[in-house]
Amino acid sequence: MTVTGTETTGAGADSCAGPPQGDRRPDGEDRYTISEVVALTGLTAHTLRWYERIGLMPHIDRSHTGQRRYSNRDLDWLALVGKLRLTGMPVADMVRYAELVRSGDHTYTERFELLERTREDVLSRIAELQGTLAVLDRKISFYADAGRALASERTR
Amino acid sequence: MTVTGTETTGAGADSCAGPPQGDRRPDGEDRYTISEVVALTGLTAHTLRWYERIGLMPHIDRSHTGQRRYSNRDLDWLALVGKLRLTGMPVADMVRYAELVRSGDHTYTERFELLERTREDVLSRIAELQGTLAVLDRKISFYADAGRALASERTR
DNA sequence: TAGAACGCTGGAGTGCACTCCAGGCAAGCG
DNA sequence: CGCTTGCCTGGAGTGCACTCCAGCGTTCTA
Repeated sequence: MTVTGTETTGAGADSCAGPPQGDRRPDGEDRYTISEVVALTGLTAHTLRWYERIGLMPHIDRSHTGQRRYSNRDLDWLALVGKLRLTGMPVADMVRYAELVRSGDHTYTERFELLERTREDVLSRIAELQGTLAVLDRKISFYADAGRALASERTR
Repeated sequence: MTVTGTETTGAGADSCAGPPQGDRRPDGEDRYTISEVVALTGLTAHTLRWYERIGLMPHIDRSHTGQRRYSNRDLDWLALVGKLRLTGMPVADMVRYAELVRSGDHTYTERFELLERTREDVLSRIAELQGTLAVLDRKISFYADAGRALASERTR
């Protein structure tokens, strides 16, 4: 089974969250400290450690003194998590997804379904927002008209 | 200053949140109990009372025994609040807007600006969601391909 | 080799947006 | 007349997603 370049099988099958952003180092030298990841992702160190505690991250590699060393793959995962967070997906659901990824290839179907559901959610959120936008535009043009009317009243 | 039919001046200038939804009664007989409003809006009675406490609602009319009686105008306002809530606008900002509405016509400019900012927020949320959608679609098609590959592997 | 800077942990605290509770009126019904 | 139903209040509680703290070890720089 050969599908794409980086996305083959196993735990690595879930790292394609978009173009590589920020100042990444090439694979092999990718052992970022927590503060580097903070700079790269915008998350706080607290949040990164918390994500790990709740099982939203795979187990992060450690230095010989026990400090976290994040890899490019970890950054990819964080980028995906960031995207999913934007959709409003609850953290618990992301943890569920993370568990599926950890469990191996036989969870592909379930992951697929979870992502499909999320996709539907996103579509309806977009529709909602566009409905709201229509309301806002209506009110905004009302206030714009009112402002013009007030102005012409003053110059009259 | 004459702008539109219902949207003229004063406290009533902020009730245009879309088509009239649900089983409204005509103006004049619009004295809904809290449970009717619950049915009409999907909010809980707790939330409705809480909205009032924090100043997100105008003062609601009461029956002779002190029970709330909501008007069509109140429902309009709730519909707008619902829309704004969908945008992710914090409740505190909605309270601010409600205060502006209560303060009278001289706050038109400020209301306009607030709505404009909200509009921009909504636009960027939509853009964010569309970015996320792209990522989801990429991953979904990956899993779809993987599923097909696994299937053909089994039948091979 | 001192001191600042960075990182670690478990657990407690925060802010938001509700959500619920206890105790008590008031109206309608058999 | 009692009972159920609906609504009232102030205040306490909940769930989520962080966010911070105390107390300690390690690493880097002067």
